[in-house]
Amino acid sequence: VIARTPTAEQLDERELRAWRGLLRAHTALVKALDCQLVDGHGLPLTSYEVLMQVADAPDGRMRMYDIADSVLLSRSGLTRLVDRLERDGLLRRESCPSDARGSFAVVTEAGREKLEAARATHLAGVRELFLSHLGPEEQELLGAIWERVLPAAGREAEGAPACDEACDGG
Amino acid sequence: VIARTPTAEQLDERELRAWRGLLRAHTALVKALDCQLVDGHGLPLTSYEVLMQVADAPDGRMRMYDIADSVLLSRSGLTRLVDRLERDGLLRRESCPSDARGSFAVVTEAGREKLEAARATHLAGVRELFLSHLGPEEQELLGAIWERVLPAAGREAEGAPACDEACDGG
DNA sequence: CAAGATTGATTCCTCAATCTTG
DNA sequence: CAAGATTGAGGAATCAATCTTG
Repeated sequence: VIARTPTAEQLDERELRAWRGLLRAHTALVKALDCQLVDGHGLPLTSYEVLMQVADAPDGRMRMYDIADSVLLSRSGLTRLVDRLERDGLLRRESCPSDARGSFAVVTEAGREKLEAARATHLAGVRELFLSHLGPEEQELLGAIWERVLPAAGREAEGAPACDEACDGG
Repeated sequence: VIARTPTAEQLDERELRAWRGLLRAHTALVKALDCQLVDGHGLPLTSYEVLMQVADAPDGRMRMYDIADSVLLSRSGLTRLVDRLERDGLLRRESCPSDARGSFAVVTEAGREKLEAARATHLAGVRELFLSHLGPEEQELLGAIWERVLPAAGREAEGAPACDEACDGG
């Protein structure tokens, strides 16, 4: 499908800076933003993202399945995370009247307050550490790039429970 | 403390696509590339990166400290990882003659062979899933962006053992 | 004491299996 | 049986504490 990519045995300087830079920048950004939230509000970044998704959804509620999808976490991973948020009183589970298999997570009043405070910190952090270093056109271009990359990478990543391919390595 | 960044209460569409796109693309890319290496060679991505760093270093050896730094892993995390690689016979530890505190990791013959095979898979993967979706100027620009972002994020992230800031939350 | 490296305890995440309902 | 969600078992990463050497 790719038009005969070059088969050099190494990435050249330019490729390397684009690729390894992505890895390093992502790690540094996530670590820094997580620290800000934990220090300031006792709320890790992943928990923040779940809380925000739920709180911003209509009626402050979402099905577990939909949250997991929007947050880039496995279903079981989300279950544990919501366990923690429920234990902290920020979220509450409710069963679904129309389909008893489904389960809702609903934001609590405490959850909304915590989110309100954390959101200010997080927005400032994302802007200071990331967005402020980009011009408007660069933001635009980045967004376009991710939309090109994501389908290919996502397709490959979702291939199968434990990937796909012909396992030779054993 | 922030230079008065815009205080909108939400990220706008453009900011959101640049930021959340980064998170999603990174996750998908790393997952897909890890799968390829595990399936094809029984070698997780992080292990691959360590093996590559060591094998490409002069004499095929590096100090633990330098590896950890170049691989974006904590010192203890690297110790465990090298434990695994040593158990698999891909790396070997050697003590440092000039400074007995230091420890070297040295690539073995099996390690070189494994790397050789895995490198082809990984390069093809990075090109297919990421680089092939970028034009040369876009690669250039991305590299430049990471070099702007990394210092700020890295500085913030390295602040202290458990971050910094005034802990109010807990 | 400072630096390099490791270990112990803990956390969080994932897969595979299970339970419940449609 | 298929879908939504949870549970058990296990892997891998981190911090804090420790050990050894300069």
